[in-house]
Amino acid sequence: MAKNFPTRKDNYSEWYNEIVKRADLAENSDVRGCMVIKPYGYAIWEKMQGALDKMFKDTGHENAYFPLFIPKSYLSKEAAHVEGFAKECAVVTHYRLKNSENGVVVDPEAKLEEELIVRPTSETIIWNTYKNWIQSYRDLPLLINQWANVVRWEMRTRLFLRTAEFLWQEGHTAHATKEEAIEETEKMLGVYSDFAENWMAVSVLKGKKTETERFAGALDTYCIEALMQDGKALQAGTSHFLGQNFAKAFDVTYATKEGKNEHVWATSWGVSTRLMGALIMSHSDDLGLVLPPKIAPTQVVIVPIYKGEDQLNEIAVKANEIVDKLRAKNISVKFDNRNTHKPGWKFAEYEFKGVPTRIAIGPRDLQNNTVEVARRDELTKEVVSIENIDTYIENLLVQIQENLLQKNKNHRAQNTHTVNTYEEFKETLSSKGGFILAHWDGTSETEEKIKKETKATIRCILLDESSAEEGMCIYTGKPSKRKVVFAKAY
RNA sequence: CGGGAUGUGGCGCAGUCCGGUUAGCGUACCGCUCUGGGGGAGCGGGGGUCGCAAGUUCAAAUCUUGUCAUCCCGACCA
Repeated sequence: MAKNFPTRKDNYSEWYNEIVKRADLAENSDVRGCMVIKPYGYAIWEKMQGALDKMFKDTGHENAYFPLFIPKSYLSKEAAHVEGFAKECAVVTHYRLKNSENGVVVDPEAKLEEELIVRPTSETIIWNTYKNWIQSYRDLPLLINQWANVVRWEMRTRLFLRTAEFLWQEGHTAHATKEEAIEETEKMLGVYSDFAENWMAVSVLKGKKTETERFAGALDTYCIEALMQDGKALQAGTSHFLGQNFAKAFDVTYATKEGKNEHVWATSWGVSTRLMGALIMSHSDDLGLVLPPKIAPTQVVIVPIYKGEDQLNEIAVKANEIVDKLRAKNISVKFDNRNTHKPGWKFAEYEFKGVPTRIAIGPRDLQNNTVEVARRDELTKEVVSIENIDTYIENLLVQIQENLLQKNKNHRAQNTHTVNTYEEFKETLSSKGGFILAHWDGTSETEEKIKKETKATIRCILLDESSAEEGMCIYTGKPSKRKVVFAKAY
């Protein structure tokens, strides 16, 4: 057991906070609700960005960058949109400071004619721009993504899961037809789902949001939902079919082949640094972070065990040979030859940080031409010959990646329950948690009542047709065409 | 915005009720020696406007008043 480290069972949220801090991922800043992402945490985010960015480009998207500030009047052009975000906007009212007896103060002379909103999302500024970019069907589809920070003035924040400022990507596309826009929305949901499974080793549900959970301004919001180890759901990504709402609000039209003017169809989709939270809570254990190899900044760490400088030098020769062999196979490896920390300290440290594999080399290994290989996911150790260490590690990393995904799938399967009555629903929710499949009559009123009484929300209506079957709503007894997924959520 | 709590070396805390030596402990930090296959040990060392302001007093971390900040629980949320 790790020193002074809370367990998941004893205090799940404290366990999460401690992992974030002690694995050096992020810390709270002096700015309320805002975090500092530390180098190790940022390196993981960069791995995610790299994989996602490639997937976006492979599906025909290009990156661009739009302003941080949005004129206040833009936000109010789409009614549902402004209503959704109005309560959590940071507003810039002045553009200058001046000195006074009490230090620097806002210069009242420097008031902005029109206030600027710090973007909570960029639909409005982007659609205002697209208006000028789109004239003809020849300009469509327009497939743009931007990597940016956004600000949503949250009351209660938690590192990575909910912060006032966060990093994300937002894709914004314009299409000639409704069908094409819906196809894009679904395609990008697929990209997110693939990324979650194949890179993060997190198995997700794909579904649609109910009307109440829908993005402000969207006709349909699609989502991927992951299940955390405490049985709570986490929305890990969203993809919206925006219909013609923004095209109409910003008057974005195109000339068809026939010469008619029509409004374009829109989508937007995003994932954020919240993925870091999903990653942490999916795989980590009571010894700290556990990272899937494909997302780990360092996949292998080599720790020397030695007495005196001579022995370290001898070990370093072997270690550097291994480093070269692994790098040749594109495996990221770090040889930690610092003399300022003991081997045992290093073992614990890299375990905290979730490095997937560790190689230890000591005097015994030098004699036998072996190394000790430890894997983080299963906490097992094995002595292996140094000869084919590169292929051994290469295979091991693949195994670890697969093992983590399999464990995550098992966890989700074991914590997904089907219920037929409201009593059963409440009982399952309080005793087991997890995803709960149940019939629902399709009304916001029922959804709201269940939420008030149990704190569980409808996470999504599954795209997968297996949940489509006639039944009765667990709350009202009214007819239902399909089961939906309920859970308590982050 | 409602309810509860807390501000004391970098971090975590004790001391406050009942005012009185040089403000203490753990950890982290610096140095030296021994160590080194799972968070090592000994010795030595540095670091504090006790959140801020005013007041009571011979004397305030401790009492009074004000003020600021943060955290937790509710309503809202990627």
